[in-house]
Amino acid sequence: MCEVPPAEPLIWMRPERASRGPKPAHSRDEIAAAAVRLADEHGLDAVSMRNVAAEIGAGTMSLYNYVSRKEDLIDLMVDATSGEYRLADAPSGDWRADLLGLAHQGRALVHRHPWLPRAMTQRPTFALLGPNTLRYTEFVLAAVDGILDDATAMELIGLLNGLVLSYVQSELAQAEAVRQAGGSAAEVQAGMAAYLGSVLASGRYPRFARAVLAGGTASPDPDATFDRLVNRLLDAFRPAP
Amino acid sequence: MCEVPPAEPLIWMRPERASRGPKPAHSRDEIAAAAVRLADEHGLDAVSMRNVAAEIGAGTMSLYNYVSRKEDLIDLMVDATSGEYRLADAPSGDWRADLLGLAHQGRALVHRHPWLPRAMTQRPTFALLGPNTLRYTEFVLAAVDGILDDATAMELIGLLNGLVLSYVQSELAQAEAVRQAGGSAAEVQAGMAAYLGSVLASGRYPRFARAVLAGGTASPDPDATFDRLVNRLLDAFRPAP
DNA sequence: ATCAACGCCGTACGACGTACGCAACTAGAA
DNA sequence: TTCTAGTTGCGTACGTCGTACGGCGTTGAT
Repeated sequence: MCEVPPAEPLIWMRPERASRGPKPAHSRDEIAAAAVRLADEHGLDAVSMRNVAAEIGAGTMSLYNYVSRKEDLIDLMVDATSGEYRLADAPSGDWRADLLGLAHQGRALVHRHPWLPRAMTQRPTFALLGPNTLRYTEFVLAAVDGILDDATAMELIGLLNGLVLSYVQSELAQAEAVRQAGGSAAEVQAGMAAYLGSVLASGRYPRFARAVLAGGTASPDPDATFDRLVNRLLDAFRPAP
Repeated sequence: MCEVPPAEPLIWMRPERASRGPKPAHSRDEIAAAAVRLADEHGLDAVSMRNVAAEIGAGTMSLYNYVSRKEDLIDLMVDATSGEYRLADAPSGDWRADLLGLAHQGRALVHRHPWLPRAMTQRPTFALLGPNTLRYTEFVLAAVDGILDDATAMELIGLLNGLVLSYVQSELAQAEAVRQAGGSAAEVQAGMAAYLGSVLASGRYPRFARAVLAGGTASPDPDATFDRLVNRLLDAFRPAP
């Protein structure tokens, strides 16, 4: 009855090295770093088995000795970037300050690796259980220990990550929009203006028109706006009742 | 200096029908419905130009008379699902109730179309400016009119959507996890248990272990949890200061 | 009636993920 | 030390993808 794709184990469940046989010429870290480099420089679509293999100087099919599917590559990449978080040895005691700092780091991280939102939504959350992600999660849990119960803390982690991802994604979309509008063919600029203008002039969306014309889509101070949003979210989790 | 992919106009900037020539045999709505049907039944990866064309009974390359790139297809799909929101003629006057209701609808919507998170993160936000999305945005702006200024309202929309998407995504991931663990090969179950067990037993992540063992990843009442999260977010936007 | 613009689509090309099979090698068992 | 099973590395090949190109037949403004 239930037709199931034959059950794929995650990469974290397999040992990095086999007990028998010659030692591999590469490591997971090296492969992840190569894939991240490719994605940073040429976009996530450039991360193909062929390109990554070439990047580490191996044959295409040799990669399958390290990852059993391309999806494993994505898992490796996400965990590798999680390793860029600079975590103190222990939480400071001010949980709000700690979480705000992590949010700042997260924003910078996604700015450095703009492919992260796409990569993460491509994989189920339980596939992102690599060592670096676990270390990050553990730190957050430690930071709110005694203030929030575990279930609430896990919700907060999810929401905080979601906020960071969606905020930076809209930041990047805006940058992309102005880049298209300003830098290149005035054709696009004309089309955009025509469409947006017709939308605004149609009178069917007056409030949206007002918001756009008031610059609602381009925040004057992104840093302050981000801080305000994160603080609002943290407010919402303050254990008052 | 700036090497740019030659500036792609969005589908919303092109008229659906040309002024000259014979009338097309299909419509954007029909194509979007076919693509959504394919994604619902066989997953987002089944939405290929060939499959969609076959679904509407056309040759593959005929699709390019309606969309100039596959990405346009995604834009059509997302806007089509936005059309499933049931919006009252006017806001009720209770902005929190209205937004909570929209969040509920959104959750149901993503449950009906589990490919939506992937589809939406695949496209920049400004590409999702179709008529249905605009109608939704306009309704939210109307609901908070007089309570929040436009810029804050736009932030709230983004955050609310982000919350709905990430919450349902984690819900779906959990369902997937238990499906894998229970339904199919005990091999996966064994691997998962072994890895999670080794993680928990390693002692390096004590708080994460506690959260997992306490069932922190599987909420007992998803509906109530969702309501609580949305209300927390709305609390955070209450115009107190 | 004319003809440029447009709808339709068959063919073809390069890139993708990956199943399969073979050669070289290496570490534990004998 | 010798044997051998298990691993690593990789070339080839298949099916699928997005889509550039060009040739038709149809249409609507002139």
